[in-house]
Amino acid sequence: MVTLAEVARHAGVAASTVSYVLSGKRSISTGTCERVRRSIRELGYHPHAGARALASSRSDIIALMVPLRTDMYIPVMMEIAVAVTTTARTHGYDVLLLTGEEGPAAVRRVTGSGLADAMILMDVELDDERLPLLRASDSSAVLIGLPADTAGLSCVDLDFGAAGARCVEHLARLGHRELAVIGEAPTMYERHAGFAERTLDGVRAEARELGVGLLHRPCEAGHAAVAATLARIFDERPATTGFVVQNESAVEPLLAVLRGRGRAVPEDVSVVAVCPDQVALGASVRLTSVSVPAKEMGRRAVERVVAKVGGDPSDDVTLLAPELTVRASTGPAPA
Amino acid sequence: MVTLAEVARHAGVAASTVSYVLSGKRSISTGTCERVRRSIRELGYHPHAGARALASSRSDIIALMVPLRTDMYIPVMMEIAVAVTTTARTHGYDVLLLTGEEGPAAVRRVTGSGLADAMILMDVELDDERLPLLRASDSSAVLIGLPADTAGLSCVDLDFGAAGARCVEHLARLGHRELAVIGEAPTMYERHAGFAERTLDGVRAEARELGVGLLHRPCEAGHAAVAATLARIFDERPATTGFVVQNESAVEPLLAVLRGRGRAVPEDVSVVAVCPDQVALGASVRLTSVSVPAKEMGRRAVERVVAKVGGDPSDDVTLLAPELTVRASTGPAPA
DNA sequence: AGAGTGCGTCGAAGCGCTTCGACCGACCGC
DNA sequence: GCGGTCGGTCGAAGCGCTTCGACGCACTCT
Repeated sequence: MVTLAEVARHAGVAASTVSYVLSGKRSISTGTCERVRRSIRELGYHPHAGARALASSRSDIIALMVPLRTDMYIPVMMEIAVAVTTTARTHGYDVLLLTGEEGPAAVRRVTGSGLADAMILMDVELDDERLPLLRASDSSAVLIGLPADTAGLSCVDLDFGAAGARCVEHLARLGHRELAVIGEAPTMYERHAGFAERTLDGVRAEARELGVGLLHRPCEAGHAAVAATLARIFDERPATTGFVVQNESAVEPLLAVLRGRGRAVPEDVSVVAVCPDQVALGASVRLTSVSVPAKEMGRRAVERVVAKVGGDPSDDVTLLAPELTVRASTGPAPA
Repeated sequence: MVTLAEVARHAGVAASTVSYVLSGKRSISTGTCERVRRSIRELGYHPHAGARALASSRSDIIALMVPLRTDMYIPVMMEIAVAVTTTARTHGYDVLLLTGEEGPAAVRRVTGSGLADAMILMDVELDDERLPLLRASDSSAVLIGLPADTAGLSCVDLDFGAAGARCVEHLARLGHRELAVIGEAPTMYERHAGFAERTLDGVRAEARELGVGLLHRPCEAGHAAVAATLARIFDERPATTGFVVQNESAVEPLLAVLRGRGRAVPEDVSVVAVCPDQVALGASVRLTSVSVPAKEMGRRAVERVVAKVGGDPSDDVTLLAPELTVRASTGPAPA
């Protein structure tokens, strides 16, 4: 392994000089700088991460805690994780992957050991048990998601409430008077995953506001579950013509089941979903949707967390405005 | 921050003794051991990761390089990543997440800086540009996937060739004489992603062996692409009654399109896929499938890599045997 | 001309941990 | 009862880096 000292000897300068060339924390003459850089290149020098962390008390690592549940829509998680990783790299950070499994213990371990300079937490529940720890420790953290109490925390998320409202508004404008929400799996609500409830709240408020009927039914993933849910909905409210799909993995089954029941989309019924664009575009009917801006969320989270590590102490909640894109799955309500 | 020295003082022993209690590398009397452990607990001590890495030349971190392309089926990647992370934790390792974006530079950076003790690479291409580096460096690495030349490398993968063969065998046994493969996206083959070609090779060899007709068509994700591909297949070979689906995201669209064309599954045509069980079970027809054992692959990769860090120098290729589960999407060929 | 001011560089002191050799009793066998 | 052995503990020497204070030099200002 090549060390700083070897580079210094090779370049004929002191070790500290090499360090300053690398960090730029003191001015170095262009001549010396050149010489040092050449030595670094020729020797193939890479600073030792541990030594650097020890001396500077910074690891240049951000910990990312992802859920390991399977009842969530995985691609969104993956997309966020990748966005976090690539954005972090552009800021000189690497990303340590943690699963939710360890829970609060992981938070303690990582902050306690100086393994990471900061944390980004995904899949935050309304009353998440990791939050007290984050508030107590002075380590930087950003949540992707929105807990019940955001005091002392920084959060980034899609404004799911507004997203739900936009869906209802869009359908209502098209003349639909009876709407149904194909919801998340029941476990999702039980866990108090904030986004599910917030979407629903937005949907309900807007429906009340606009005076349209609304039925909400939680729904597991899979064709069979969707078929059963849909049957119940049409039993209770035969006049339903507009659907808001909250559970991304229910999208394609829903379209299939509707087709099977002889309901044409968008002629007989309209469907609007809260889902990633990829899902909306890949569906058998190109879906009108509010997209979940996974990349943007990952990027924002990293930028916030980097700012915090850099000394910005502010806590804030960044709610991304939803964007509804009209595609082929929504149309005027049948007469 | 609590340090080793403080723990030592609190427990009334030397710092080295605390270290030995923690590592177990020398025997310590039970009395001392107890006292030290209590001090650790009371003070809330966590060893500083950087200092530990510096002194021991081990970071207890495994780097995991995931692809950041979008033409692959993401859930499998995520599942592997999560399995790697949780398995790594049981061995005392954390996982550093790298995206393929940086390519070989990331390999150099990580091995050069001692950031990680070992690497696990996913999405390995047949002639991957990172391989020479891995062979050259003496750092431990395990590939998930199979490059063209495995000399000097450790690999873990599903035996996709055998998987393809199993699919064909299953269909042929049921009497199907004309089969079609709904393949991966064309870019996948262009990139020489090994698994796509290996599956195909297995399929072709078995079809030849058993004397059944075979047509292979690459296929993008999405309903429209699948519909077009299927149309071409039935044009060329109207007698086709068996489908092997290689591209997981084509599963549901395929079923929908077949339904749309009035072909019942499994009465008229049979469908067998190489996909995760989750997909097979969630589909509108429960699919006969060869499962992609993502968890198992992640677990094996970690175990290999941990063995290598522990000094086991052997290189080997672990090919997991495919398992075909018969479900509701395959049946006897129509008469 | 002498004091003051930067700039560029150096040396040394750690950062918190692991690990090696040494030391000290206690206990063994003969 | 004495050398030998061994379990248990300690002290010190780093690991490779950052960072602080100091130093020397070439300037500028008065």
